[in-house]
Formats: sequence, structure tokens, C-alpha cells
Amino acid sequence: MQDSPVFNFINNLSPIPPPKPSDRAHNVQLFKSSDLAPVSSIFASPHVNLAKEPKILIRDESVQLPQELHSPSSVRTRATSSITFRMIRCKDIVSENCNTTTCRLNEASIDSSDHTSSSENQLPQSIQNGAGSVEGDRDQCADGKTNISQECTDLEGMNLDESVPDKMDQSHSVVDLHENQLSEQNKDEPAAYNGDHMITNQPSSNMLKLGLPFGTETQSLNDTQKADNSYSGKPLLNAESSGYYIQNSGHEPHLYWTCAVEGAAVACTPQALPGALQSQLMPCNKLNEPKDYMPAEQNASSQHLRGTRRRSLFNEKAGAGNKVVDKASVRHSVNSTTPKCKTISGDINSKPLRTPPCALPGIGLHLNALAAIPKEKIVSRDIQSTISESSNLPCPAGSSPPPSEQNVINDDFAQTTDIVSAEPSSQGSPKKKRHKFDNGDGTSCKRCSCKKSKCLKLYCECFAAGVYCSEPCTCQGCLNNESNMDTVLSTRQQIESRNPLAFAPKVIHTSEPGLELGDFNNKTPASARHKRGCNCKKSSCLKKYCECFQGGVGCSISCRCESCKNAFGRREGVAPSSIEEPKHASEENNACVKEEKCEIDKQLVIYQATDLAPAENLLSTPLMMECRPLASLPPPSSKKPRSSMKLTGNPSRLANSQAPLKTDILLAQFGNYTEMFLGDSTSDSLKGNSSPQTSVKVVSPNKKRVSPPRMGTGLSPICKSGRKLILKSIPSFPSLGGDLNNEDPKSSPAP
DNA sequence: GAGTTTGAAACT
DNA sequence: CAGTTTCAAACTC
Repeated sequence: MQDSPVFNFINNLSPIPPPKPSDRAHNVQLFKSSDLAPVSSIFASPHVNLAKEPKILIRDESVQLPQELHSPSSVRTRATSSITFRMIRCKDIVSENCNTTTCRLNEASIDSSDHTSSSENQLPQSIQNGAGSVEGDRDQCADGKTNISQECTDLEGMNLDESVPDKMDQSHSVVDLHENQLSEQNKDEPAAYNGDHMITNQPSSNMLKLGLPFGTETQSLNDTQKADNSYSGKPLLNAESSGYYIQNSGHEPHLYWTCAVEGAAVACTPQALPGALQSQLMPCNKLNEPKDYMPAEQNASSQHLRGTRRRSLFNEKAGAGNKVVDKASVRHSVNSTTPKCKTISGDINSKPLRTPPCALPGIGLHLNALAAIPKEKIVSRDIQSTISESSNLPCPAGSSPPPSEQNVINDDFAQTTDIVSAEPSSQGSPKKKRHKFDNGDGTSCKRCSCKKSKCLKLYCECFAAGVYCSEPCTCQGCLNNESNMDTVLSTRQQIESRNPLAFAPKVIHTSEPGLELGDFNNKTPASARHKRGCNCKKSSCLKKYCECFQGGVGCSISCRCESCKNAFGRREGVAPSSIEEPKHASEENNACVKEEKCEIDKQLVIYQATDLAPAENLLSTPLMMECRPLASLPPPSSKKPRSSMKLTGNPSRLANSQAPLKTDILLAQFGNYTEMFLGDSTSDSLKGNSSPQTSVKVVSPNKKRVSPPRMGTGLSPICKSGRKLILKSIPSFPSLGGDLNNEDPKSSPAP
């Protein structure tokens, strides 16, 4: 009788949970014997929370299905995935009402559709544990969310094993253990996500552990990740996800589900993110609030979106590899589409970030820096717009980077770097043999050809730029790849420890669109900064050997070059000599004869005519800004390659819609560099200044900036003045915190 | 494509 | 910190 489908059916339909909950064995068998589990599951949901169930069912399936797809067929994998979701579910239930066991049963049955055996097993447990746990759950609603989830998880884990009966008996013990551990775990959890916004794997792993059955924890987790990796949705289950679920599931029961569904559907809205962060930050207590429990469609959807968004962010990194990109994420991750080079810091999933994302050496944002910059940061940045909780962003000071963002930034940098050479070449200069790879979507590959450095030294452009070597590279013995991420990161750190500016951009410039046109707003434009002066001797700073020239910036006082003829601005020493200008110009012109620059110069000239006043131009010039005497600057007519170059060379870059984001990021980080270079006080002033003098900063159409003087370099009065200008220019950059934008008149004078 | 030149990075 | 060596890009042929 009981076995009959009808019987089951009836049981499921009855509004009241089956009277047999107590009889686990019975139930178990019941379900086991029949294949109807799916059916029961379907009908079962109605029993419990009518309101919720529909959602649950849908979500559940949607969620699991993807998982299934991803995970080949290993039972274990499946189990893992199912565990994750179930955990969520349990939470949802609890969070919403801290209620019923029935719900669990139903849900379990639902799962059964996919995993019949497991679901069968679950039901009994749910019932059993549910009774006991539920009570506790209610009490714990506020605080014990974790516990609940754990229980659920445990149950789930139980499901994994086909030999349910025994385990079921153990289930309690297991649960108890977990609960005991909860106190500790709970403590850990918050820390985990607080630090990195849940991006790091470790935290997540911990979280997962809570739910996972003993012994299988690690394995399961690994499997899960692997499975995740296999598909685009990877982030979903990854550590991030785990953390995610735990937190959010509590407050926003539906959020995840929806997210999962949406993720599959690829529907995300930008707004979601902010919410996600908030949710993360939200204290458990919040769950108590009705609104949290309320699964209002809108809320749920919005929340879902949030969750999705977040996820996408995480994905970004993976995005490169995975090629699956959330729409939401698209905006942020330019690269996601086809990066040939992966950013170094990128693999969040695979590697736990030991150091805070920000920590990546790359403070500088340079390519490297970017690479190093954690996605989170980017996300945060994004979020900031909506939420001004920038403060929450974790950027302790660590150094390790996540990648997706980096790519974006990298592109800019790469572009910038290449501007000089590339653009001219574009015009037809055959000189450039090596065309750095730029796929246009922001990802740039350096195409290194290292042989002895293993691509782990600054010699390697890829490494220096913070990207992994990839196809275009012809390097030998390359260790700059994801599989050697640890090595790469450690090496980076090592190098940074030796030279904090090692990964700083040689030349930083923003690619903000509008600035060049004269839109000086607060956004600071200029931003080409020469990290450190060149030391050219034979190239006269007229060839790409010269970093300054290569970066499209003039040489500055910090350069030690000999016979500098940098077309972008010579280093004439501190002393300005108006007299020299003409001379310089002529010299530069001469240089042009041989160099590609000529083309550039021409372009520059054109811009100058329309663009900036000479004085502005001077200021705008990169290195010059710092210490270079105005007089020394080449006459406008001579050329102002920097600005013009950029503009002429590749307008598209400037126009890049993503530019703002990149710029922001850069700027934000740039502040760090600034501090390094100028000192905190200086940076402060910079931050504060957006001011009136900004005109100066706006400066170069190119936006290229002067390189900051070396730390140790003494500044002459002139230099100081130069500093001022620089500072101001910097401030204009939006900072992550958004504070920078505020103008602060104070900044003006340097001590 | 091979060889040379160059200057940064790395090393001492 | 300065000098030397190593390295890979830039450049030339």
C-alpha cells in the first residue's frame, strides 16, 4: 500500500506533513522503494509554505541542474553541489520563519527529482533532525543561522552516502558536533568574509566545512570547486559562493536562489551588487526583520540580482578563462571576453589570497598593480557608486591580487605604454616589430619572449604587467601562469619587497574619455606618471629604450639620462632656461628626423593648436610637471607629443567606455603611489585638491603624467612648485572612497 | 630571422 | 650605494 504511488501522492498532498516523521526508517524506505520521489517532491512543496514553495521548487531545480551539468557524474560532486544548495534552502526556511520541518522534507523531496536516492534519505533525516533542530532554530534565528544551515548541510552530507540508515543515526551526533563547533565557526565566518568580501577561498572553505560531513569536507569542497571550474558558473559554488550563501541566505532567503537561476539565465543588473555588499555586511540580527524574511518578489528579485552581480564580479576573474560572463559583470570586466593573458592575481578561486587583495604589490596600478588588485576592489568601486561604504572594502594592505580588474586596467596601461610605439606604427611605422597584443577589449598581452627569466622577473613584460603569459608569448620555461600562481605571487612579493615601486607603472595615465577634450572636471586626467627617471645614455631618450619616451612622457629631473632629447620633454636639469627652449625644440626636431616620433609630433602639434594654452601644456607634460622648468618645455609648436599622441594615436582608447572605471581604479591606487612618492602629506593635499588650479592638472590632453620624483630626490623650489601641480592633478582622480574628489584648497602649498 | 644594441633589472 | 652582470626588448641588417 504505502509503496503505491497513490499513497505517496496522498501523503504529499496532505496539508499536514506526513504523520510519520518520527519514523525515519519507515519514511526512508517508503521513499526509497518508490521512484516517485520526484512526484512527491513536486507535490510536497505545497504542503509547507505555500508562498515559498513555488519559489523554492523552481530555484532549487534551476540551481541544481546547472550543477549537474557541471559536475560530470561523480556522485560525490553531485552531492557536494546539492549540499550547497540545500544548505541554502535550509537557511531560507529558517530565516523566513524559523519554521517547519515539513518544509525541509518537501524540499528534500524536491531535490530528489535529481537525486532520487539522496532525496529519499534526506527526508527522514529532515524529519528527525528537523524536529529537534527546528526548535533550536527558532531560538537561533537571529544568531543561529549558521547552525541551522549546518544542520541542513550535515543532513545533506548524509544524503551523499547511500547507506543512509547508519548515517542517519549518526546524523544527530554529527549535527551536535557541528553545533558545538558553531561558536567557533561563527566567529570565523564573519572574519572570513569581512576581510575579503568573501572572495577568498579560504573563508568559504571554512564555511563549507561547517556544512559538510566529516572527512568528506575537503574532498567535497575540492570536487565542488572542480566542478564549478568546469563551467562558467564556477564562482557560484566556489568559496565565494559558500560565504555568500551563508550570509545572505540568512537575510535574503530567495536571493541566492534567484541568483542561481538568474545566473543561469544570465540576467543581472548593476544595482544588485551594492545590495550584495550590504547583505554581506549586514549583521545576522537583521534577519529578524520582517523585510528580510519577506520574500517579496521584488525584493527577492532585486536581491537576486545583487547576488548575481556579485557573483559575476567574482567570475570576472574566471571570466577570462571561463568565457561565461554575466551581463552584469560585463561592464566591469572588459577582458572577460577574450583575454589572452590572464592577470596574475586573478585566480581567486584556485588560490586563497593570503594577503589582502590590495596587498598586491602592484599598488601601483600599473598593469601589475591592476592585476594585483582584487576584483573585490573593483567591485567595491562599482558598488561605491551606489553604496558609499567604501570603507568596508578590504584593502588592508596586503598584496595579492585578483585579476579581472587588472585586465581592465592593464589594458589601459598597456595601451598607454604602447601608445608611443604602437600608434606611430599604426600609421605605418614598420619599426615596431613587436606589437604588443591588444585585443581591444582591454586585455593586452605583452607577448614576452623570455628565455631565462622564466617570466618571473621584471624583465618579462607579462610578469611586470601583472598578466600571465599566454598564447602570444614565446617564452621558454615560463612559470608565469596560473598553475604556478603561488610562485608568481611569491616572486612578485619578493620583488616588491626589494623595490616597492617595481610594479608601479612606469607611466600611468588615465584613459578617461572626456578629459582630453577639455573636460577637466574633477576627474583628473592626466595621469601619465613616470615612475622613475630613465638612465639612457646612448639613445638620447629618443628611442624606446628610454622608458620615458616609450611611455610618451618627457624626462624629468628624476632622470639620469645623458644628452636627453626626449621629444616629449627633455630633462634639462632643474634650471630652466628659456633660452634653451628653442634649442630643445630644434634638437627634438632633429631627433624626429630619425625617429618615429616625427609622426607623433606632427599630431601633437595639431592638438596643441586647439587644445591647451602653452602654459597648460607645460604643466601637463609628464615629467616636466614635476621639476621641469617651464622654459625648458618645448614650444607648443615643437610638439607636445604626449597629449597629442594619445588623442591622435588612438582616440578609441580614450573614448573607451570603460575608461572611467579604469581610471578610477587607477586613481585610487595611484594615490598610494603618490604617497609613496610624495609622502602622505602630499598625497593628502593631492587628494584634497581638486581645485582651482586644476586647470593645470588638466593639462595634458594626453593625460599623461609626469613621473613623480624619486623618493629620495630632493626637490628644489622649482620642483616643489612642480609638485604642487602634480598633486593637484592627482587629486582630481576619484578615489575609491570618493573623498578625494572633494576639493581642498589647503593642498596648495607644499611645506 | 639572426645578430646587435640598449638600458633596466638583478646581482654582488 | 655603486659597480657589474644578466636579461630581454628594441633595433638593425
